[in-house]
Amino acid sequence: MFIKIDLEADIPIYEQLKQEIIAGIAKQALLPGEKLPSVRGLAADIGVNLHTVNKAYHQLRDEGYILIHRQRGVVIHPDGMAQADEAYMEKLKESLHPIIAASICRDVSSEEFQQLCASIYETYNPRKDDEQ
Amino acid sequence: MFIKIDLEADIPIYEQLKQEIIAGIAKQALLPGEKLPSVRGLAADIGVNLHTVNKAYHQLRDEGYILIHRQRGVVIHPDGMAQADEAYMEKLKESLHPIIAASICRDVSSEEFQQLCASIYETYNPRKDDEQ
Amino acid sequence: MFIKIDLEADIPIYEQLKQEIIAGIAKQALLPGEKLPSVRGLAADIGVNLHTVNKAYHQLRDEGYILIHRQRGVVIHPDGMAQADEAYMEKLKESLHPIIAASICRDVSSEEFQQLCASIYETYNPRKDDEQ
Amino acid sequence: MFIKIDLEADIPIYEQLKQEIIAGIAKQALLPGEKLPSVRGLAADIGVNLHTVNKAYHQLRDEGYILIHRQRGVVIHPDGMAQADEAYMEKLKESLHPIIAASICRDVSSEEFQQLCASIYETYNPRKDDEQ
DNA sequence: GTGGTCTAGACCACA
DNA sequence: GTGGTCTAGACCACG
Repeated sequence: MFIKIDLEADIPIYEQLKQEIIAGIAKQALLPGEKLPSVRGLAADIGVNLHTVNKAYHQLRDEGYILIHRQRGVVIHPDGMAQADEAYMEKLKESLHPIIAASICRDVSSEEFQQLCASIYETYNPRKDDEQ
Repeated sequence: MFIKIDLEADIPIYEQLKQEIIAGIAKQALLPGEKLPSVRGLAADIGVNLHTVNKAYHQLRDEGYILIHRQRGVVIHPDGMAQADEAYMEKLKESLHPIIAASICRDVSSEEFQQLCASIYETYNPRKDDEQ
Repeated sequence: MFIKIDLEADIPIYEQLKQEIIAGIAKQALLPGEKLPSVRGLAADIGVNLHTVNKAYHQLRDEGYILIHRQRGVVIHPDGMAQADEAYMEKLKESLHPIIAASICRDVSSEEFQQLCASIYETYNPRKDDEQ
Repeated sequence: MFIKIDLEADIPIYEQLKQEIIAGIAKQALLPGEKLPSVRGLAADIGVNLHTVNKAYHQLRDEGYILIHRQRGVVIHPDGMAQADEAYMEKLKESLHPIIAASICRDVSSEEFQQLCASIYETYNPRKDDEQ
């Protein structure tokens, strides 16, 4: 696993964990059905309390990213995520609004902004041959 | 002022306040040099604690959006904002990363995402000369 | 508050807490908008850890029973609950199935069962004049 | 046997097993005296641990649903179940209470609830002589 | 060995 | 003073 946590950041550890795992899924480093480390294992790995990992896992489960399986432990949701529904798009919009407003205040043009987004999208493109 | 606060949201009130003011600046409803309500006045208006408004104003000042004069009160920064520097772009990127990763997991394409951004940009376009 | 917890029961404390509060709402002992005790207050009251109360409150929030309000603390959801949707009815059915199957094995007739349900429904009828 | 286990559900597997067998008895797909698969056989069939099947069988025995003979293996209790006694009715009531309270909060009327129960009862009615 | 629950006690952000 | 986060350590249910 490639999980890196910044214990000093002002973003909660469990939130960072969630983001790292979501990023892993987005760039297909974590594939549907793949097993994630156990709560205790991951907690020990990154040096945090097991409750912190537990909270991240549970929220990921509630949001549909993973399954907590009785036998196989914690796995990436085998069916992939549900597609974006209206509720999600609304939430997305809500979260982009303040970011875009601040960018406008700093004279970031719509084109610059979109180009930035495009370049970030590229980051997650798994381009099957870029490892090795 | 058109400030609407959602006391039930899980975003801190001072943060919502900041976002509302930044949004006002972005859509040029608040122009450089324009006077903002006093801490006390605004706090009374929207029914929140003095400290909360104070915190929002001070952070806005620290980020260059407003000036706090002992006598003239609080005004939108008369020179406009500094343009986006590298540090800002970096921060922007950081904040977009998790949003985009989650969107990819839900099959939102780069094009859809950019179109959403464009439509939000439109929201802030004041071309209608609707104030004054 | 009329919350009674059985620390010996094999049903988790946080679950009992949830049920007690839901029962309170059902019998209108807790009205929309009404304030619930603080996490720490309630925990001290019933002699459990604050995390246990916290978990109950959060799940109740996620299920729409309560709001965790920045200023007013924890309150019963002021708009009342959403009505039962299809998903809820499905879940209801799922939970009744094993109960009814076991009852059939013990020769409890459909009529007896329904009468039992009716009598439980009565229990929650707030019959506005039965207190005082 | 028609036993279906959902390994991703949050109900323990042994509990699901019990429910499936009880449901089978209720709809008379399993008749008094009928032989059930051996612990090993069933465990292999549905791909779970021996202990899990064992636990389910032993609890079913303790509750009077089945008999476990050292030689003849596991059979549905040949005399049928004991009828519901007061203790059972009390337990039944206990288990219905939280379900009904939650339903009231969602505006499910007593009539709707009873109708749902009736329709579930129908599900278990074997009147179609479909076995044998 | 896995996750689920609970406790005790701490620090911080928010209002 | 409120809830939010985190830690450390414990016991239990499950498989």
